[in-house]
Amino acid sequence: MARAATTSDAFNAVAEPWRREILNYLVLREHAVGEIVAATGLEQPSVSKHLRVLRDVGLVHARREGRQIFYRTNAAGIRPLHEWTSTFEKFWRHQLSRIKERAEAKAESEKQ
Amino acid sequence: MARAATTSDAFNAVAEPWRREILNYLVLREHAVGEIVAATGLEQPSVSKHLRVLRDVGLVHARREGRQIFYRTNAAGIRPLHEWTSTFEKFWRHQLSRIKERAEAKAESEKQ
DNA sequence: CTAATATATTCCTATATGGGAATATGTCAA
DNA sequence: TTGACATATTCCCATATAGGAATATATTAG
Repeated sequence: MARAATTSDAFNAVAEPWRREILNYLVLREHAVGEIVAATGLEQPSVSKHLRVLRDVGLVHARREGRQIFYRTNAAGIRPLHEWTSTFEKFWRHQLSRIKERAEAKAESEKQ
Repeated sequence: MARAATTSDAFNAVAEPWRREILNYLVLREHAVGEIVAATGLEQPSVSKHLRVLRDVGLVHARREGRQIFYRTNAAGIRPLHEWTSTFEKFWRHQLSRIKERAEAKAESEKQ
């Protein structure tokens, strides 16, 4: 079997660095595809394809206005990722405090 | 060009559901490969391959003890993901509060 | 209707899987 | 050393890209 489709869920969709960049760009306010093309320097078809993936997993919303289509990030779609990573937060805090403790103990022992 | 390698960074590595499952399992305490195999129901070679990917991006640490190799999650490796998702938090909060406001306004207008 | 503008889709291709099967490597026990 | 146990790696293959080029679709201006 091959890797899971990028359209299968948000985790796969944001594995692509440009898609994260696009989400960052579209979270402050909506932008037309042409603006995204200009901002990223990617080819227009590439941008459209990335937007398609993001839309399929619900990470962006689209709105047509005349010839332009405006996209904006659907921040709520990022929430599952945030929540999953949050479950690890207490562990890295714990690791950091242990490292700090060791450093302090070392400094103390080297004092005299 | 093909998709980015799963070993290119943590974002790609955790795109695979079983790898997230394994990270969850290994965060509380270290486990030998055989235990991971039993816990997940995956084939041993599959588990080894997933562990290899996780190790290449620094998401797990390994320690050999006799014939067994114990793995544990390196929670700090999840931190970049957590921080990236955190930048969206205020936006989904904002979205939610707007939805709530609308709901309340609607309820108010339907009162009489 | 026709041309121009803005996006999306299709086609093609090199590449990176991820699972299964088979095999290799490393470590310990006798 | 030899065999058993625990893991890792290799090989094969179906699949899903992601980028580039070409083309299709949608909408507006004239």
